[in-house]
Amino acid sequence: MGRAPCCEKMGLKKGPWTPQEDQILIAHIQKQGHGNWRALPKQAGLLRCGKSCRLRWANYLRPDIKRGNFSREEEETILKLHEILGNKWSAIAARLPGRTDNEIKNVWHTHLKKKLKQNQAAQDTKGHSLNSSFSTGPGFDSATGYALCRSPQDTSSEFSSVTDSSFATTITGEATTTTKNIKNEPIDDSSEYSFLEIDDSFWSLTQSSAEISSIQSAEISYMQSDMAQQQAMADEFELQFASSLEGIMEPAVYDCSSNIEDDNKDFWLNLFIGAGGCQNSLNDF
DNA sequence: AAGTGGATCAACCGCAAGTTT
DNA sequence: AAAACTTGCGGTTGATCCACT
Repeated sequence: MGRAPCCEKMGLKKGPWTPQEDQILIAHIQKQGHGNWRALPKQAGLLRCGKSCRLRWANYLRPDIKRGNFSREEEETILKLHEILGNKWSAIAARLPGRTDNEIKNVWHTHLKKKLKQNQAAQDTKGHSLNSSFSTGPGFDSATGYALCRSPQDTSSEFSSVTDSSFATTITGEATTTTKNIKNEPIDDSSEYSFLEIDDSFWSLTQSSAEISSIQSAEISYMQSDMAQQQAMADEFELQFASSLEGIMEPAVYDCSSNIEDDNKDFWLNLFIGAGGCQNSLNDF
């Protein structure tokens, strides 16, 4: 399949946008929306390709963009998420309201990479390794940053030679046999194993940025904790966020308090570390 | 004042995946 | 099923700024 050309090369402008062009683009999107980026420049009367318009809007003109320097908290969040997700800039941006993937990428390359190196050097001199067990242990794909979770149908010895359990239990050391989707049903997946993570839509479904921030922090802390800490944090998470998830998940799933069933506990542990979202998007509910 | 080099960031490019025809 | 098309992502570039000599 051939790639469509970005734009007709002749006559289209490149380089920095002028305030006039910005105004035209803003006015057009406010009036007509941006259903079709390719058609937009022609409709708006801009001598730009659609790709350039989309980028300008997404990274600069969108009204919900937060301007100014990154706060210390935002930088720390980026560092932690990058440790988990790698160069998944859009995924990181989805967890930082008002920030764009491009902006985060720039900040990473200009500030944070250096910061991280300095931290690593400092840690190394103390004889500590920054690699937490979850990111090096079995069940973790360091190339993608995703947890490897066995599908319920999978009984292959190949994978069990790596781990007999889901990613969650790779951390906790507990035994488990099933992986559940967001409805707490077994995943109907014939593939040998699945790459599982919380879908990005999860974050947009949660209304309050304070909640998002809390969940992010909890998620990160969880991944860096030992078994006992994880257990305590999972319990706390249930109490704190069950109400947020009401309407998104079925009661049987999130209402897992003191006498929680083992299966539900596994589900929560998986969800908690970002390994339980499965292929089923939360948007499907 | 002029030159230089590093830092910053907006914008471009190529690719892959998804969608439509 | 395959081609055509659209969108989004991540890597990279290049113009500009700024501190330093």
